[in-house]
Amino acid sequence: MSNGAGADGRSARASRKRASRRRQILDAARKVFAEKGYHDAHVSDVIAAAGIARGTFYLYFESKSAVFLELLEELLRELRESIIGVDTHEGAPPVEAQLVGTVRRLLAKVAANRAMTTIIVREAVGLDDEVERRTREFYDELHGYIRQSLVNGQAMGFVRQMNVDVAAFCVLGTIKQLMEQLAGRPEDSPLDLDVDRLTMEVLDFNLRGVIDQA
Amino acid sequence: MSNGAGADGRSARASRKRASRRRQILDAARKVFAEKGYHDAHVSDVIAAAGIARGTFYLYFESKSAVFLELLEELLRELRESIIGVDTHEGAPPVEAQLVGTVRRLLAKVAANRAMTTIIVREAVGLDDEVERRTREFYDELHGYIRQSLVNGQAMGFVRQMNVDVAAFCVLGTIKQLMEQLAGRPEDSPLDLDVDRLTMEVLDFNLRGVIDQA
Amino acid sequence: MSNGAGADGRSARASRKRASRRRQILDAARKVFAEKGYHDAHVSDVIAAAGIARGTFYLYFESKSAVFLELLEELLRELRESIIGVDTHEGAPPVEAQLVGTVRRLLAKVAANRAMTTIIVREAVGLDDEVERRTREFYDELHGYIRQSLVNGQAMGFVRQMNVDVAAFCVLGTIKQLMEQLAGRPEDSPLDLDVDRLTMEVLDFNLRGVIDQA
Amino acid sequence: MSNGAGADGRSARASRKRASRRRQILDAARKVFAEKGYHDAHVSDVIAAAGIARGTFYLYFESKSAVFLELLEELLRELRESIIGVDTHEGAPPVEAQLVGTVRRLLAKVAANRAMTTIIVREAVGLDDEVERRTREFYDELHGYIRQSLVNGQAMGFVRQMNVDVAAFCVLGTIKQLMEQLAGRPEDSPLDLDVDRLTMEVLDFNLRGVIDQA
DNA sequence: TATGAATGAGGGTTCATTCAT
DNA sequence: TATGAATGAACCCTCATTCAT
Repeated sequence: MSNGAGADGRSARASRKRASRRRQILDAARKVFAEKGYHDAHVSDVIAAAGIARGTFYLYFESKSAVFLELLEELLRELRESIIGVDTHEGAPPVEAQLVGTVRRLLAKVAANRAMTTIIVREAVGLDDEVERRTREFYDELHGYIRQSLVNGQAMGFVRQMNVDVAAFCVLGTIKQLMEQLAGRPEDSPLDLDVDRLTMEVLDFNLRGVIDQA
Repeated sequence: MSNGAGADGRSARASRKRASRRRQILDAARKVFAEKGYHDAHVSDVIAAAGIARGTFYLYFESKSAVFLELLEELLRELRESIIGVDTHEGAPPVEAQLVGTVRRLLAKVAANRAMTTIIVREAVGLDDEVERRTREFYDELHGYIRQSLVNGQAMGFVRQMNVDVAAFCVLGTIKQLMEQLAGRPEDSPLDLDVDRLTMEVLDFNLRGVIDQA
Repeated sequence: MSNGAGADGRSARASRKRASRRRQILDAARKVFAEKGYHDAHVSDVIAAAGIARGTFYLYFESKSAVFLELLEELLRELRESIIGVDTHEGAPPVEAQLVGTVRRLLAKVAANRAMTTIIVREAVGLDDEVERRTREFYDELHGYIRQSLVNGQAMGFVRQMNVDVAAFCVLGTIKQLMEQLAGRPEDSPLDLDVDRLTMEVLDFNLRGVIDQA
Repeated sequence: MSNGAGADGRSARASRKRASRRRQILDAARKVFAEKGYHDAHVSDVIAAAGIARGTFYLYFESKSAVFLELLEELLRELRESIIGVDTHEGAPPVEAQLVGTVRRLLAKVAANRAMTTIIVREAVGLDDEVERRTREFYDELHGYIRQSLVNGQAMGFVRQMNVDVAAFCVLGTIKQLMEQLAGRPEDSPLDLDVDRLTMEVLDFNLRGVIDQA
């Protein structure tokens, strides 16, 4: 019993400890990556920030790019959660309100995760191949989501005739650009708006160029 | 005189040779940078691609980042040339036609310079400080140009009331995104349009969200 | 407590190991520098002599010139310790005996540190700026010490009238020359004397040209 | 005739031209070596100073160290000419006057060739092996000359009993040190004497420690 | 003879990763 | 698990020398 229970207790405790150690490293790494960018962030910086020894780092992560990949996936998971497909069933909230919600959630997440966003928005290439793949994947999804929304809109008569691929890229572009502005240091940007205001503006911009103008 | 002419001839020839060597290295470097990205592109790769010796490289360029900077400036110069402010004098071509011209020229330049564009669009951060500065400068100019066009449009009654800063970033975002699509390898993109078609679509997208809708 | 003691013990041991590694590298470097001179001594030679990896060297020293600077300072510290100002208080040992002591200590240190002495005596220029500065400083001090001794001697009536600056340089010259002879490989020098004998001879040479000859 | 005379004339003229080209390079090299020291003086500096092309340099000298060697030999030749053995025949000038002459000539040559002297006095080691050998040779000769003078002096009853090897090194040391002071930039030295004055002082210093004091 | 573009061996240094304790 | 000393491949750049013109 002491054996079994002890082992379980120990392993549960150990597992909790292990998880918190990982977090500690991930948080330190995020700070460092945000401040220096991927290439100028060295493992030395991360372990210094985390207050751990060099070897400990490799006990929890396979490599420098592995930590980065994990941070990236965390961010992408958060961003994905923000994106909710438009519900066109009867009784669902108005389409525009749903879009407002998605854009607002997305921009809010970005504003709350400036550090990492900076990197994926502006340094997504030239890193690890895997990192690049995942980032591309996310944007592809986002493009797909937008495109499908447009197609649905067309079916419902809201959206005018157009090349939906191009239009979807345009929408994607506006969102990425605002993500970049939000992620960058506020003092460097002429933009001085809260997320709500920004959401309205970008939606307005996109919709009035997209909906069928009677 | 024959002396002078001979000297001139020789130095002119030498100067031509020197210039063509520079070009050879620049072209090789562009290929390498495009293929591997800035950080994974090594001087060794460039000299291998150019078929020259290591020392020769440094005879023409001060450093790896110096070649890159030169390629960047070449590209930015080309792109800047595409951008022509709207002429609102009487007798000038219609505003929309002028915008079409600028966008078409810009996208055409991008299509003709895929390799480098990829890098400035997606890898603009974390490189050399100088490189980053120049790139940022260019986008700032572009944003300024767009913003001013919107303000002018408002004065002329074409453009609706809006936050012009946000709108300018949105327009910038659409252009950057299409630049990225054009720069990337065609087989990776769902986009299958020529520059003319693309120009019409992006302008349509942007204008109908920007002009005052009576 | 056992924890604290253990930690102390471990860090004390680690600290000792670290110190001994530094010594190992310093000793290897000294050998290499002595054999090849500063410019022909490469980091590769040092690590080969020390039996360590390339990176290990940079774990302990910032650069090639940093190791050299440390070796230089070690030597200069030793040499400085040899130099003790003459005590002219009543009851102090005879002046000549005190001078004998200083010269003997100095030459003994040189004889014990041939390798590095060779370098500072004969290669003091054209190395690192800092190295040059330190060496010059030391000789300036030595010159100042000698000069002051002469001035004191004049005040006490031992030393004849003369240009003390020139005389101090002459004394300095004799000492440097004998340092060079001692430092060089014995088989290359016609000098076959022990330090004691040399001390007597050089003092004799200098004094009889310096003291007031009634 | 035109052939023979022309060839002679041409070769004489060519030979003169060649010699003057060599001089031009040697003079430029001397300046550069003096200013930067051997290791920091690059062939690029020399050709820039001489106003010639890179290849031309190698048309006249085998290598960088070859120019240096030639400059060194020029200097040593000049210095050697200053050294005239003491004539002890009846009717010869007084011994002391002859020594005065040699020391004065030597120091005057040094003062006139500061640039190169600096290098051979302070950078004689760690250069080319050949350079080191020649320098050592010169000093050996000088030591031999001094030693022999002392032996002669002993035979004539002027010089006291002593270890002539050590004494000769001491004398050599005083001369080298004053050479160094003279060669260095005047503003860096506390010495403010002309060559004549310096000659008297150093001779005084050396003689009164060397001659038999009754 | 004169040129200067081209060469390439070799230098010092960095940093992600491993491993003995 | 935690440590941090050790590793070594790989990078950028220099510069004496060669060689085609």
